[in-house]
Amino acid sequence: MKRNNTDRQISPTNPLSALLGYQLRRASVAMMANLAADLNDISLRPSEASILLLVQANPGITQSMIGSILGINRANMAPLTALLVGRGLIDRTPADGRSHGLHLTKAGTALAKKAARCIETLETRVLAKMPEKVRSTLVGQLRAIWDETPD
Amino acid sequence: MKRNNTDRQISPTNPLSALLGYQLRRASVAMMANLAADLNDISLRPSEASILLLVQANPGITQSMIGSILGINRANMAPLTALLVGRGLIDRTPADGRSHGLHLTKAGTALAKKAARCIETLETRVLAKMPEKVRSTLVGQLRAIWDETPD
DNA sequence: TATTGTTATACTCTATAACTATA
DNA sequence: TATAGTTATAGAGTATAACAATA
Repeated sequence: MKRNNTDRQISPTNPLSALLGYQLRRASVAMMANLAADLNDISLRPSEASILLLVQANPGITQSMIGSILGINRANMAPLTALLVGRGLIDRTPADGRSHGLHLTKAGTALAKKAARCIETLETRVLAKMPEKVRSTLVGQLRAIWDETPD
Repeated sequence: MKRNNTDRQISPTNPLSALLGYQLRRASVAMMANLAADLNDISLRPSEASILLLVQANPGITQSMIGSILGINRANMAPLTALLVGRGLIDRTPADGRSHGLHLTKAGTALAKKAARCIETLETRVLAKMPEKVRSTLVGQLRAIWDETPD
């Protein structure tokens, strides 16, 4: 098909930019990239930091329970947990013979505190970009998108 | 360390649930999973559908430009574009010897229309979960998180 | 029978480096 | 020198299936 050069785009338009799904994804990716970079300084990935914070808030919790809360499946929790145990950040105490209760070690507690500080700093920085009124309702609106039973 | 069973969690708490970054990620993942399932019926993945819509809105746009708009790098655009060309959804017309202008074929136009309908249906369904006032401002607030220069 | 944890495996997405052809 | 496109490759993240041990 013959084309002239009148359709060469100088300033392209993005038809996706008005879409909630698109903006959610871009915002999420951007924030995760920032978080990953910050957590990298303490040798943690976002998923590892999440697990530490969850164990800290729920001493004795099992791998499966963590997975079901965070949306990480059982098979993928195994190597993640093993790594954190291997680094001396969490330990396992037998619970019922087939499962273990997880607890933070002293080193794990210290690192969880640093991770929490990373996360809070980022949260504050991003939330500062929006007006107070939005700040207080945004998190709840996002939760409504994926979870009908808020906790 | 000796443990009793008083720390066995019956109803675990999630310390991440108040975090913007966490809720953004969960909402984004959930919405993308829904979109992927819907688009699967017309044999498109979200990235492929995005490219079709971008080419439709910007006839003659190049791969590199699409990549820079969508945040997909050059190397990964190559096989994506090749696949869509191979399926007869877009065609390339020489632009300047090293780049090609992309255009939707007739089949591509038809499929882009179906994809747009998938996306709009999902958007409507999700937006229905929130009050009118939030609906009108949410997208702009999300854009502010990752992009300082809205278009 | 169902659940917990594990291993193996595969698929997608993403990132970098190196190369060519052209500007 | 810089840019557009390509190829190869490596690293995450995620998904399923199958198995052992235990409930």
